[in-house]
Amino acid sequence: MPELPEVEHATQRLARSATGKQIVALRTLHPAIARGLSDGDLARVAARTVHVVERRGKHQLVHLGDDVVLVAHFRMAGDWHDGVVTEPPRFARAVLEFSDGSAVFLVDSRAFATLVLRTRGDEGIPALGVDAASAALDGDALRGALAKRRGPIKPALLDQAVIAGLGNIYAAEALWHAHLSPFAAASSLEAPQLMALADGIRRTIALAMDDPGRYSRGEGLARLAVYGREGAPCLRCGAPIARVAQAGRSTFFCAGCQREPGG
DNA sequence: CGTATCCTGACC
DNA sequence: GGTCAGGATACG
Repeated sequence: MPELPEVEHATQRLARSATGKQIVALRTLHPAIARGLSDGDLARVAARTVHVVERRGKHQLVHLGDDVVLVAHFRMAGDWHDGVVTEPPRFARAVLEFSDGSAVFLVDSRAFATLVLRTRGDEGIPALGVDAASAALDGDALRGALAKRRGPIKPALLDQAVIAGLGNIYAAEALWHAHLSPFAAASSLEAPQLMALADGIRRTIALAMDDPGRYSRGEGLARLAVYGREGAPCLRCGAPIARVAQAGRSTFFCAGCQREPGG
């Protein structure tokens, strides 16, 4: 399940399960996923070999040779499950069947995930900002990415053209780590806040990378600082965690210790 | 910027 | 039965 750390873990698992294997067939198991793949696409995948699996933001590229690329996006609830063709797991929406009898399923309870066949260099992925897991993400990179951005910082962090890989949970977590209000004007942040935010994003991503169960399940959410903790005491200052809507999404934050610059 | 939308589940 | 959900896009 899917923000950058979860997608990265899933990409690594797919790479381990699929790299070097010959594909017998790619099959769709749900109309929503079938919409992105024509019969010609499915035929073009058959008999190919999985060369390299790569993550780009929250997108995953499965390179199949001859510049053929299978592009996957999990959206809200997608994941890869290893298995055998004859026993599809619950919520299986597509399956890559390999010549050795193994299989990898795209599972997705919401059926929002996408799978399309593209050409290398024309993957159909919109422009992405600096990767949230990149060492290049520092205060300067954030300043450049946010300079022309109007409005509050929290929705800006969800824009993949600003930073690639953050989602609603870790954007809130990163702002908490940075002691920064989700309402702070994105373009108004100065060097200290930008550095704190870059550091908060790095720390949030690193924590999640080391703790794959963090994102989902009640137990995992219990390890988050603000997301899902409305009314509970802030782990830092004890003030109750608040919840508001921004750009149609829930934002959890601590009004006690997450400040606006100058505030 | 905000809202609706894709589809299906979990939870109240 | 209603509400809400980790994403992303189209549109007003």
